[in-house]
Amino acid sequence: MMMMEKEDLALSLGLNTSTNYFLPSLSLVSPSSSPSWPMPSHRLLGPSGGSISNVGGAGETRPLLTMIGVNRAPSVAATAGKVSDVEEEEEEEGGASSLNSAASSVGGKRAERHALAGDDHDAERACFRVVSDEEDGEGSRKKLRLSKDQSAVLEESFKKHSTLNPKQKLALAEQLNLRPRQVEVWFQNRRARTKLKQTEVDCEFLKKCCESLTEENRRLQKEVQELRALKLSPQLYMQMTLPTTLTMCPSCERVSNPATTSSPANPQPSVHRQYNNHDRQTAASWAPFPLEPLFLDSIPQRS
DNA sequence: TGGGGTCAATGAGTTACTTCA
DNA sequence: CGTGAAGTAACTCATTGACCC
Repeated sequence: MMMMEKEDLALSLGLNTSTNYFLPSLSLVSPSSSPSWPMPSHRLLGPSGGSISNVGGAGETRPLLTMIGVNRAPSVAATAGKVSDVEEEEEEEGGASSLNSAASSVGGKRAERHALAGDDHDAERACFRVVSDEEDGEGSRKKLRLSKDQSAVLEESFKKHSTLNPKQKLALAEQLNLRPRQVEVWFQNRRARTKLKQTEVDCEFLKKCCESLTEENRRLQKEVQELRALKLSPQLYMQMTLPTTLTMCPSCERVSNPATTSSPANPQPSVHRQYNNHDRQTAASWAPFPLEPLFLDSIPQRS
């Protein structure tokens, strides 16, 4: 499951970064895309301290969605002044609660799951942990693991839209036998993972940019030194065959050949500003040696 | 067995929007 | 009708804790 997810992510990120070098942030959220949805006005309390009941279908050959595990929120009483998401969603879901509660009682615990699933790791992962509140002491929250199938469906959905409107959320939750809150959390975490991955990619890219520019700077410094040495050496200076065809950039004192770099239609910039697109275009002609196309290509262009 | 990685879940903070006096 | 305060929903971000290797 993890590998598949990572590969998908890498693919999408690759496509993204190849076209938008300087648009590192994914515009995942489109606030206007969420239609208003009548929601209960009370607030929510997270199920901290509760356990999550799951049921597993390891090894069973039920249809996809029916073998997907059922997860319920713990029925832990609110300890803070807020009403829980769980309660809100149970209102939304109507009778799903009893269904899931019943389902959670038929699964196996970890050890039992091992016994049932044997060596089939996928099947094991598809199986949900089921630990009731009684057997699991208070205050510990049990780790829920979404099944492979659930993750796949969520991934597919995420590819289509990285945010969900309430209708989509409810539909997905119903389809996967999850609480809407769980679907919501999954999407939130998925967006966070995508962003993190994108940040890593951007960081790597900027590092390479920095290395390229450092290398360029080193070469230019060397070039300046050489030209200065040339200027200070009269003999060599006089021996030069192209003195009259060369001009010096007044700001950086770099030598250029006006025949190739300057024309009435394309005058040289009098001051070298930051390295920008214009400089990129003229860099090759200012350079005393041909710049490798590869190097020029490595300089990012802002679209 | 301890540690690191992963991931579902949580809480705090922010933003956009609605309602109401 | 315009406006500001209050409430709400949905989001991001940082973090927690369970689980796995």
